[in-house]
Amino acid sequence: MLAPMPTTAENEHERLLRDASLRVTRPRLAVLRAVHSAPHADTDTIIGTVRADLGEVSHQAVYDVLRALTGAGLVRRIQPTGSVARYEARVGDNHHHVVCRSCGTMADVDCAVGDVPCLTASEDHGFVIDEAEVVYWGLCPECSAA
Amino acid sequence: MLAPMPTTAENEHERLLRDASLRVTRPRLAVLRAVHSAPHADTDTIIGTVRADLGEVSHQAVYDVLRALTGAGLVRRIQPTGSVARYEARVGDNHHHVVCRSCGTMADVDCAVGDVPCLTASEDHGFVIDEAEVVYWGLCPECSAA
DNA sequence: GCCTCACAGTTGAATGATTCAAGAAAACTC
DNA sequence: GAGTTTTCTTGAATCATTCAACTGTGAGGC
Repeated sequence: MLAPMPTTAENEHERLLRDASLRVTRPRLAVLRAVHSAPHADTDTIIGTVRADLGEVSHQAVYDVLRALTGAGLVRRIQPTGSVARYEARVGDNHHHVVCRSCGTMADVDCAVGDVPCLTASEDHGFVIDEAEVVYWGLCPECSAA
Repeated sequence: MLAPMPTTAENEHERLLRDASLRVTRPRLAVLRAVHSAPHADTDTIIGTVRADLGEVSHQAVYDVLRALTGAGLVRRIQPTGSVARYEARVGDNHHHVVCRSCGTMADVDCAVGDVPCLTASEDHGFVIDEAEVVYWGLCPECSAA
């Protein structure tokens, strides 16, 4: 019996893993799918999605995979104050986030300055800066209406 | 026997508390002193400082005080990804932080844009934004030398 | 100055995200 | 296909933070 033909996205995910020198495993592919399909999901949600997809998978495996993918730069970890860790697959474009103070909803915001910059602090105290992370805080449309 | 003459800072702290409708207590004054004297200290460090100052004080009291002071806007809570909560007394001037990826050291950075702005996201998705939090990530002088 | 009582602090246990550790299973290499 | 290394499973531990119930005290009114 032939294996089902992988989808284009599946091949793409597999390639991403191989390019990062990471072994291609079912849990890793499932986590990539989950993060791509639901940006800004927290670990618990991702665990749920992966289990709906593959059946039982240990939470430890998901934690390990997320750490490996984050280390390889395939996903980005976000953790606004007061929130648990969340992950997104949109990487490398220096975008930022708006977070609702009331319900925690997040949305992407392109960098107002451009794709690379934001790196110029007014006084860097001798630090070698490689990233500027911006979080806009406020209320989402629903919460500000209420 | 006369009570020792309070210092100017002490009077100032007392006034801050009263203005915020918070009762003036020894733990609260000690926490204010601690946060003023060591900016960016984490809760555990603050507990240590407060105890060195007053003798035994419950950690719960310090947590409660920090929450009350944060709620009143007398201190600001900072929590960069991967760090425990830290507190600082410099509030209301919209300044930002540089954090060392290696040792976690933090330094203040004045807002490059000015005192108020930073609030203009390129596309706000309908969010009502009231704060822009910027964290610059990099290496401090010591760690980048090594 | 003393009373009162709501607000603060103490004590001790619970929570929950994340991590550690040791053994079993699966991927890649040859 | 066998060997080696990485990854996954299982189960327990960590640790910052919070909850809850009781006791103590600051601040306004008598």
